[in-house]
Amino acid sequence: MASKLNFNVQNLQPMENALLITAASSGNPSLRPSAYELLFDQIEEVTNLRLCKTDKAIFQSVFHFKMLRKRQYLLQQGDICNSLAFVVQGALRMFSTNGRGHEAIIIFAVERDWLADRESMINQGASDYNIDAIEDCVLLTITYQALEALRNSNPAFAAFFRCQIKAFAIATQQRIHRALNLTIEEQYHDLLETNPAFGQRFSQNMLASYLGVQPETLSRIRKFIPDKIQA
Amino acid sequence: MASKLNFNVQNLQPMENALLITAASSGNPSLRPSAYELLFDQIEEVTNLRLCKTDKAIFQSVFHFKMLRKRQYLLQQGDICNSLAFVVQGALRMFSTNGRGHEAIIIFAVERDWLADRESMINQGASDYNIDAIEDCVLLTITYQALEALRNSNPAFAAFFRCQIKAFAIATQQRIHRALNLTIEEQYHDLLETNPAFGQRFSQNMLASYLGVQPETLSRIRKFIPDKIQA
DNA sequence: CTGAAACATTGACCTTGATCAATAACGGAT
DNA sequence: ATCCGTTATTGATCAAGGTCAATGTTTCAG
Repeated sequence: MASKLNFNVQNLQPMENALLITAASSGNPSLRPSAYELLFDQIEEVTNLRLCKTDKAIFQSVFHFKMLRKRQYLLQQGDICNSLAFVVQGALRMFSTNGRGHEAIIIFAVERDWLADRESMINQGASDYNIDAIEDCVLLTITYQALEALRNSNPAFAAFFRCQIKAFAIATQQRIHRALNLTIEEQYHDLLETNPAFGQRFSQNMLASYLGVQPETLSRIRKFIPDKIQA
Repeated sequence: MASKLNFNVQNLQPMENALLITAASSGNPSLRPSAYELLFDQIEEVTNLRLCKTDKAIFQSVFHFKMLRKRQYLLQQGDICNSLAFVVQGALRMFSTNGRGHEAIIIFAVERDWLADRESMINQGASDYNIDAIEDCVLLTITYQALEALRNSNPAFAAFFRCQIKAFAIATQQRIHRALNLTIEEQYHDLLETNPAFGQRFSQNMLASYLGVQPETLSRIRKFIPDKIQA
């Protein structure tokens, strides 16, 4: 959701169909090339460098192609998060639960976003969060060890990953800012304005959980609002 | 406040006295050596490397010694944040205001913490935040340009700054987690348990602003709570 | 020492969102 | 088509926190 780059969803429609059939298999080999291309595109776009064949081969060897079914977990509370995921297709959520059974979505991730519990990954400690697939997903994942190795050996990737964590830090700080300063109503509008697709793509329950309110409350907010954005 | 390293406050008491006398001057030269020593200590501790004389000289040339009086601004909303500050002595807050005059503290910074609006710094855009001194402060500041140059030329500093932004990202994510999942009461306890000194050091108004509630509400919460921590 | 400003507490009342419950509406799976 | 689980809406009631106001308390500059 932090992605500021355009992504042509049309290109991936055939992929999505294939996905529905083979999601649980080890992956349709025909999907792999376009998945990696999406990754290369983003790296080249962000770093303004051209990746040579050798670089691409290295990336292909360290990024693991992975498919996830809707509702499948990528990370469960208590696990140590040992890989970072690049979303090629689909949507995921990272959420936490308090002792009282309440779930709160920390972040959504869609195409071209990166997702991990960096806290668990960096500290190599048990995660407080869960990550699961909201839709069937195609991911490219890299382990923390491989990431660090790649960072040390490949300047382009080092620069890329630095941008990455900067973007994460900024997005996270903005989330705090909104949560502390805006009303739920303002946050709801902000979310839909920043991510117009979210209104169609995610259920009101999901959006409510992201905003930190009950679904009933969001429903009431929607009722009394000039329907500029709503479909 | 994210610092997990022990810091011997006693070492700085004479410094603080000096500070009160010379805060507005260009700085008492006698304070400078110990200020830089604190920075070197932290870098060596985090990176597990010994800094050579040359390295230290470089750091001394790029880190600017700066004193701030209580209530003095380091950054105002609308400014572009172009430097990162290391807190040698004192305490600061970064806060935002919504349109309705409400102030919310995003983060406190005390001795050995680093502070900046990284969003504004990285994007070179107007900041949504204010930073000011809660107490008289001694800081070492570095410009973004110098920081990037130092990162590229000095591997120790590159590693150090990577740890730095990781710590920031983790702290920020934890703040979201707490805000979404804990009651105000739980957040209050968590804050004081994690930072026992904050209860004495910051006013209830400040703590309320950090927790996102009115001072009256915090006062009431304190009343009905087993006074384990309170002084 | 003293007065002003900031800080803290307490009470009364109001607004917001949570909770509990009922009812549609929808979407996949058989 | 139909059944079942999920999702969305609406109402009634409740609790948490905000707002406004009054009153102490602390701090600190003069």
